[in-house]
Amino acid sequence: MQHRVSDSLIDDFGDSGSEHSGPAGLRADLNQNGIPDIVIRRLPIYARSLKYLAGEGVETVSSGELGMRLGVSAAQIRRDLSYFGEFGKQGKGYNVAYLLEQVNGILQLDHDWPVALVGLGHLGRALLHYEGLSEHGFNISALFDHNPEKVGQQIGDLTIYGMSDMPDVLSSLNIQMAIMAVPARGAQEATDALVASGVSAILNYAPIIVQVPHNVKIRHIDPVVALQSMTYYIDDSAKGSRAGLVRNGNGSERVRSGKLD
Amino acid sequence: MQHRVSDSLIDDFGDSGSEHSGPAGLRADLNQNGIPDIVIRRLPIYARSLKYLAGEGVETVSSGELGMRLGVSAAQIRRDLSYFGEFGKQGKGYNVAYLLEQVNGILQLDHDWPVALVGLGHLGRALLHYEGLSEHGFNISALFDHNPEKVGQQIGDLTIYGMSDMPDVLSSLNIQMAIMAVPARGAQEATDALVASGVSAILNYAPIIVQVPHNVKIRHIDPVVALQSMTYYIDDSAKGSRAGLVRNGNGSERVRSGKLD
DNA sequence: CCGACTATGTGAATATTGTTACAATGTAAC
DNA sequence: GTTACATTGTAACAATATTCACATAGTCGG
Repeated sequence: MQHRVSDSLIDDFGDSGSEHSGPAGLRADLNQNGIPDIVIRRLPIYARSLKYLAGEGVETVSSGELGMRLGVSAAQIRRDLSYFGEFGKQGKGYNVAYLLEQVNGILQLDHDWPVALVGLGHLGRALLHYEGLSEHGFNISALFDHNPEKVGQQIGDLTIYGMSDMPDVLSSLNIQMAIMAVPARGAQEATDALVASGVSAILNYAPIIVQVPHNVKIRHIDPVVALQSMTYYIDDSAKGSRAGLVRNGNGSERVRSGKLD
Repeated sequence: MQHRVSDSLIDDFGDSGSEHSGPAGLRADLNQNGIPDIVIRRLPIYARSLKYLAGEGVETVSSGELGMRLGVSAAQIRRDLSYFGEFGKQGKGYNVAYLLEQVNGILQLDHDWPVALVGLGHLGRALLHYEGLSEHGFNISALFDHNPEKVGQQIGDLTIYGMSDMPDVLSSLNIQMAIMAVPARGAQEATDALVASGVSAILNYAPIIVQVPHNVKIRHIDPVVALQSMTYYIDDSAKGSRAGLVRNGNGSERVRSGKLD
């Protein structure tokens, strides 16, 4: 059976115009004459694979090999990297450690980032205990909740603050990123509070599109939307005849897709 | 302060070629002469807004109004819908209830979907208790875990099965979708098992790109990648001067972006 | 140090996606 | 029913993104 690399790697509902940069927050809107956001969104994927390869002790990787693993064409990887410089060597490929360092540098991942977490319901608490964030340098350093009963509670060494404390807390801790795990109805309000407090990047788990100024980046994570965009493709006629037709003893033949998604 | 609608609504690392359809699983690869995946990925967002409007008692909406809410141009909405038919009325707009029904029909959201959940660690359990899924017709109906100690455990009215039970369980329950909440190192193996059991859509929470056959759709959810693709834009020079410059009493002026993301 | 490979970086070609602009059609107030 | 206005659906166009293909430059085994 043919395999391909997964769709929908990068979560994108496209990108905004992002033309005029606000007084602060985002790097001078590079989309002006800068790098396409679609390229930026692929870099973390490259970085992740490079990190893995580095851990495996691999010293060198070609665009072809990397592309194979990620479901991206070799040309696309080379093109993406070429926006930032020349990192490879003809005949050899890329030095894994060096390229990783460069990509991390481009993404400003060469230092940790303190992150605010807004909303401490089930999801917020699950995120708080997710080690993946801190392992990658994102440290949840401030907690906020709208609910007065939660405000003041202690979780680990963090205190839950009220929304009105946000400007002070965030500016004193120099927090520029936030994860928003609040219900849809509270999301715009929470967003406005975050923006007013100087946050310039928000990861939104609320199932709603919130409005932000041009100088603030936001990405959405929504499992329902992801599932709903896959049901379209499911062929119900396969129902009865499904059993037994897929079994695929060897997981070898793989096919890469044209894009990541 | 200017506002725009959020970037990164749709999570996309692009889409695969998806040329030749497998024997079953996905609807005849519509990307052949069919509808772009990017369009399909926007439909759930439209549906969500329509559902909200319907709940508010709104009867009619124009492409302009809908676009404003979602950060999509009016033309894009009209164009997207035009792939499927003509749903609006000149001079009036779209009937909310009717359009919602149509979009739900296109996405096959007019009936519930049983979903398998693989991996019952922290994340898996959090997903199991997330009401949003069932509210939207995605019912977690079978649990699987690799860990023999968990196999046999009961959660609510569901039993945790071992991976080897997957083909029988999924085919007897006619499950075609799965959510995968396993560690990166187990993700490819779990994917292969799901595929071998006839699943044709997978929502992957593992921080790794897994390989799937052409006739299986997969989307990835990864907060770390999402965060890492935003740090690029953060302007560190704003650090000192941040406090007090954003405060924005009114949340009115909003700007929509060119694309959803 | 040669010859056969290998793989980069990129201009040019292509493919995909999004926007503009407008004819067609309907609304709605009177 | 006539007039002024609103909004769709889409053809033509523009912008973006991806791939092709190749000159260039390095590798590597003898």
